[in-house]
Amino acid sequence: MATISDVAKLAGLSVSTVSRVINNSPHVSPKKRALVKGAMDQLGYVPLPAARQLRGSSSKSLAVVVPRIVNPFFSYLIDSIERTLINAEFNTIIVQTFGNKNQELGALELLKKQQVDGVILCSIENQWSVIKEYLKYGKIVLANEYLKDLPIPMIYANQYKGLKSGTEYLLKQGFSRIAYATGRKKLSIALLGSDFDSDRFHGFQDALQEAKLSFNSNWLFYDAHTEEDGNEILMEIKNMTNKPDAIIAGSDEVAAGIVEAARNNGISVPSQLGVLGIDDQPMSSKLNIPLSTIRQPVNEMGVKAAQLMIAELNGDIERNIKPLDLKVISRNSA
Amino acid sequence: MATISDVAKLAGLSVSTVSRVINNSPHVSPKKRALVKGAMDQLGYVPLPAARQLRGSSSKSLAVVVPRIVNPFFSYLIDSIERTLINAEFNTIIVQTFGNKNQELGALELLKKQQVDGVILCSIENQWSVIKEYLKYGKIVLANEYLKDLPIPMIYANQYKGLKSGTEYLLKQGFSRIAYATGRKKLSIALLGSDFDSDRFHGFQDALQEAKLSFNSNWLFYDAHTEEDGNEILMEIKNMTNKPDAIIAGSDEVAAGIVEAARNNGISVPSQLGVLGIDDQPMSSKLNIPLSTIRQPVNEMGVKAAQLMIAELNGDIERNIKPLDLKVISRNSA
DNA sequence: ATACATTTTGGTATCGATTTCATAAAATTA
DNA sequence: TAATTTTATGAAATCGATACCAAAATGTAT
Repeated sequence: MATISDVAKLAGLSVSTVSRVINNSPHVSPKKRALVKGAMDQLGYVPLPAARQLRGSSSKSLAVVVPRIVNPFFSYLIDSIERTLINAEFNTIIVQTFGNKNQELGALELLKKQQVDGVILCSIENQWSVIKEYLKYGKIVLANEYLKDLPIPMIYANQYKGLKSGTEYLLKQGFSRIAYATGRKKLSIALLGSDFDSDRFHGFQDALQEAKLSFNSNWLFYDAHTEEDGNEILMEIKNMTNKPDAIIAGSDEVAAGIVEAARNNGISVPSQLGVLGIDDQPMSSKLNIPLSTIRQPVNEMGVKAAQLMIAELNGDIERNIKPLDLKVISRNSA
Repeated sequence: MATISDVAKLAGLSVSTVSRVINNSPHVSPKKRALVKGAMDQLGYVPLPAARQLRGSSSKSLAVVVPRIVNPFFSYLIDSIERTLINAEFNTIIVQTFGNKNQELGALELLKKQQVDGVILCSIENQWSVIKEYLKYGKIVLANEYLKDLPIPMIYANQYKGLKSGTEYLLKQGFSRIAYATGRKKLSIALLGSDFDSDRFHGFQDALQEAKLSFNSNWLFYDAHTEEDGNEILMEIKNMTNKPDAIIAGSDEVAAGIVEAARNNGISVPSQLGVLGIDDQPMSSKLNIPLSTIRQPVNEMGVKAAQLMIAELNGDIERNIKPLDLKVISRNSA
């Protein structure tokens, strides 16, 4: 590998001059500049980032942390983040946590190790108290997730409003006995204050309340993530004596699982069971029964997350970030 | 940020000793070792990779290059590669090319810049002649793609056999006028020798030939990647006087687009047009008309690609890598 | 022509780690 | 006990780049 001194030697100049050319600083005569460029080309020279970094230059890289990229919600989110960052000449380092706390910490350690200038968290595995320690070392932006009163930029969709509209949509369609499936574990929903999924749940509850309907807590399903979880939920419903007539699933995947199992069990959707998804994934419109769903503003969220990070790195602290709106998409499942 | 000398100072020892503890080399007394560890903890010290790298240590990182992660085929491929690499304690750096030659070059430049020890290419945008120059700087493994006579490990599925079986499947179902859609651009398929997609095409042709059927070159569609491309293909077919009775699409996405457009145009699948996809993406089984398709061994391919790379880095050159088999999945579209 | 300012260039300390070499201390052997 | 080997520790060179400072070259004003 050619180094800066190789280039200097070949050009018959000092490393200082070569460095000036690399960083196109002024005070280099056109003649020498050409000489250096020639030598660089001839040797296929590229400055070693490790060496530059050691001298304190920024990495021009950002980490984007997601649970898994095979989840289309996250792959599309990354897609829009990365496209935005490319324009600002930042590299994107995608970190999958696979739901593992330590993987997330690993991403944050990148800040300490100066591998990245900032981290965009699209999900949170660790406690804020441990995450906040890393603010010493770089910028952190929250996308998609939302925790109260944090001193960092957050961009998220208004889940409360989204779920309220979604519920109202179901009510308008004539459903009144509405079940609710969440990705949360059983305990947390009661305990947590105003966070991501309880926002959703409150929107749901408030819509019911305004319609003077009560919620049957037997119709609350926890820890639902996959299609298989959706299958199981349908089986539970099937075995109930007091059945709901519709369900809001925590994601389109779960919704798809519910619809699929319904078909296999001779339960007709939406006439016997309305199913409303959340996300609006690409496949949702092409299912056997196209899914009615609450669309997340994935693209806008990605773009905004990237912009917030860039602003943050430039020292422009943006306050009052408006939450984005979800949108009810009416198709055939509810 | 704490440095090695901060640790040394706090522990009352030299940086050499601290370095020995970090790299747990021998000849450090248990007493001092404990002292150093204590100081490291107290300061939250992490060695700076840039500095270590400058001294020639490996990055323990590998790049995986794909066109886009929103394509499920690639996100699942990455998923299995990364899971395998994690076990070998390698970091995975995902590089999206977005079909851009320069982005691919950027990934290869990572080798030169010693940011990664190797690159797993899951698609090829540049000529081999330019790629091979980077072999000087690190290892390159080809996954999914296949070029003849390259001096690097390649793992791919036997597209020839897969398409032959797929075509035979269609023939057995009673189709005989079979169209073919490829992702290739118009020119290349004629020119290129035995590469990825012409392998597919040859498998298709040979199956036809063995059945004593000829191929109508009007039924060859180029440059098909997206669902929209699939829509357009159907419109073209609809306007033909001499229509095919089935089509093999280059991917499930294209197939889904064809099926969708068929429904919108009152063409019934499979009775009027059989549609056979390639890939078997997660959504394929859940479409309105579940897709018959040729499944790619994505997971095995990812695992094997990662293993090949690890072997390569260890200096174990693996020859005679067996191509993996595709498998025809019979559902409702053909 | 002289003095002074400005542009161009080179020498070298520095970033944070590793590693070689020298030296000191401890352990082993004769 | 002396000689020798082994173990433990530190000093300093080094990796490849940047940046400060000094020196040389050039330009401008008097």
